[in-house]
Amino acid sequence: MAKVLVIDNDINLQNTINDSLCQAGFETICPDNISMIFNAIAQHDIDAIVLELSDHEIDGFELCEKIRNNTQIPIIISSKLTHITDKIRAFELGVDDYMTKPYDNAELVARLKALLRRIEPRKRVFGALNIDAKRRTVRLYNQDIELTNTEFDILLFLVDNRLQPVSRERIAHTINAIHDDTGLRSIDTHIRNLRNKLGDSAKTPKFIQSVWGIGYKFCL
Amino acid sequence: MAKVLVIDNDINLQNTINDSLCQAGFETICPDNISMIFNAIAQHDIDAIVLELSDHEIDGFELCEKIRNNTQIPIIISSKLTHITDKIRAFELGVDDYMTKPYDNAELVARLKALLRRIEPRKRVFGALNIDAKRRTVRLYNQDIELTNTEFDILLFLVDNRLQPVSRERIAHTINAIHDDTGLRSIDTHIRNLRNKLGDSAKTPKFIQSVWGIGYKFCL
DNA sequence: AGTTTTCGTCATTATTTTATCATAAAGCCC
DNA sequence: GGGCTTTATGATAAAATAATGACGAAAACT
Repeated sequence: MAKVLVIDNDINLQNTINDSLCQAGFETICPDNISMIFNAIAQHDIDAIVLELSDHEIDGFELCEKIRNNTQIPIIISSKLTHITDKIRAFELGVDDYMTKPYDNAELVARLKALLRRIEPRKRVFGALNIDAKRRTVRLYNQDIELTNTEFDILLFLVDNRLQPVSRERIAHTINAIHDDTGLRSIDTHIRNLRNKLGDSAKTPKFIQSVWGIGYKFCL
Repeated sequence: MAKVLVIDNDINLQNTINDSLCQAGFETICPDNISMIFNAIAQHDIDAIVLELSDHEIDGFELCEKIRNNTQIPIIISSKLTHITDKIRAFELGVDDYMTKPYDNAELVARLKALLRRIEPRKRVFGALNIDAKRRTVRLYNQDIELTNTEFDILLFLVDNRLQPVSRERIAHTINAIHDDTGLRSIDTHIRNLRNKLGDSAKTPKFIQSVWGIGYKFCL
């Protein structure tokens, strides 16, 4: 599911928002202080930001502008400022939505979903393993893993047939239209490389299990 | 400017919305009756829909669902129904935004703009790189960069599919309707020229990354 | 028509990825 | 356990792809 960065000065409110989002299936990241925001953005693969626009401490509008200058991540403002000029100002800074406090958290969730369905790519998540088919990226424990093309294709194929053993023939077929029977052993090599990169092992497999006499299966 | 379809039972309200949108530079289309809606959608190239959700006459939710079943055009709901369940229901039907009456028309305009720039942004900003799709200009560190037409098209295409690897075939297709398989290597040359002008390099890419076996991707 | 700019092709080199082979290890069946 | 088959693994060769430099054709501009 999508990762949401929640920024709110009010720790209580931050917690309730956090709870609502988690309950709705979002993964949340709540930086302790403002200075950590850009750290969080750089480290995690944030899908959306819920930003409280408070008029105290550092200026929310300024922060908003700063974020927008560096990234295109969708932003939903949560603010007690109800005046139309504040809203307009925020929208002009590049914000995507603006909610005035108090609001029902269910509405926040609904708006977040509406926003994300406009842009979110398809993702496959298995615990610490995170596969983005569109971007062709793989993350394990929040760290990018570089796969070659065929490695990625094989992994995706295994994942999409998870728990089912797939033969080398079928694997070969998905990665390379026509293929002689000879050379199926190269699949072994790809699996080996995949396992290495995923920190997996043949003996005690976490992700890819050998199925004797058949091929391999994704076991998560 | 964008074309907006305005649907409101209240003829007076429809007119004021209409005026506000026109004043903001939008082109509006106001069908006389509900039955004309799908005609209008089919005929014009609608960019967004402002839909009044009234509980009289034909059911607004149903209409909303019907529209969504036929198109992905952004929808902003304008409704006097303030209850959270109504909002949630609308969002679940695929609506993009929901405004409760009464509201300031300026806010409607702002939200409409925010929605449209999310779908089809005119300006793309990635740190020091600044692309204006309409004016076809590129600025890097506040300095204009002269790109050829195809260079610009390729850059824009990469940017609009940012983080996703795009094949040479697809790149060739966007810049040059029909193209044989032969000659895909010319894409390499354009990428090289682009990189040169952007101060980028193949080995340590800041903007355009080679994706082995596929093509290229914009990596920001 | 002449000049400049842009575009596509080719050949070469460098790099990455994929396949093969030999051998060791593990699994299955009797 | 013994014989057989299948995998795992390491090393290495082969193949595929990308980067780069140079050049000529095509188009745009003057």
